Amino acid sequence: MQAATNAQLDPARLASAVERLFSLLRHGNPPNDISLTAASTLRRLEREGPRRLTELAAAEGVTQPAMTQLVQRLEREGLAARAADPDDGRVVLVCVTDDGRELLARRRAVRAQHLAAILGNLADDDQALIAAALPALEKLERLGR
Amino acid sequence: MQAATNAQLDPARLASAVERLFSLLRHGNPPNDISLTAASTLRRLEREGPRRLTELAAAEGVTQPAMTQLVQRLEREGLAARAADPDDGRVVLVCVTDDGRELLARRRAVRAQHLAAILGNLADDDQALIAAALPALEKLERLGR
DNA sequence: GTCGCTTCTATAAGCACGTGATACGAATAG
DNA sequence: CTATTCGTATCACGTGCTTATAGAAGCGAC
Repeated sequence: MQAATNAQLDPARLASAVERLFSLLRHGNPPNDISLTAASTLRRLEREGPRRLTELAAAEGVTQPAMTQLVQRLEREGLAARAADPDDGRVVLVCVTDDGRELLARRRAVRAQHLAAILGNLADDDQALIAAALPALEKLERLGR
Repeated sequence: MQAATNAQLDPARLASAVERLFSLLRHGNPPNDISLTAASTLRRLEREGPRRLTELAAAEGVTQPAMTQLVQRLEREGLAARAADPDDGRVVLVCVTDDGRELLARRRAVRAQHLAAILGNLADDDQALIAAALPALEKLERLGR
């Protein structure tokens, strides 16, 4: 038996912690926030550049009609834009607008500030433990894709 | 300056990690899962026992009509039940049923299994780092309430 | 008691957000 | 050119939230 590495990481406990921390972040959101899928899609467009509707739908785990409607709403609110693909007359290329980028930046700032306020009440050594685990959590996230 | 404890924990980075890990968990859910608020409400009822509608609405951060409707759906699906308060004829006491508890247990098992599968691909020392940070994350979660 | 105020829940109308089924033009294979 | 597939849009519908409002039950002043 390996004592140091076999650290008894309970998946259920981690899942519960992630779930509760997420709802903590979520309730700190501005009152009229965009939906989870809308935010995730905008983030993806910001990160990966213009993408087709079906591509976005598959990546976000929703149906194609759902993505069509989401993009319509995002377009109506000026957060995303559509362009025709010069090579294929069927496809619609979706991209994030400057307003969309600003919204994402503002959301991130609000969340970070909210979380920072809570972190301020956490002991320094606990913060250090979380900071030490953060790269591992990011690896975990990447493994899941 | 303290070198060891001042570990530069970036709130924005932690927020982003929590957000992405959550969506990882979420996409591993069964296809016809209950809503976030429904799950959170059932968990609360399981944890805290019977509660009034308005109390639940406030705790979950939704309006009272939303909670009324949510409880109606939960009741229709047999996951929650309503009882009159003998001391106050206005209030409705909501509680989770055995079916509701079973659903919660099943959800937890599915999530844990899903997360465990991903964790299996993570290096042991990274798992150990996360395990070491888990109590701190749980403290953080408690600070946010 | 009963009048008025507050508290707790329910209802109604409307929008956001998802689904499956289906329609339709553009691309493509034969 | 025709048939088929691909990418997107539309339709009908259900859920889950909102605000506004109704209505019943409790409670204090008188």
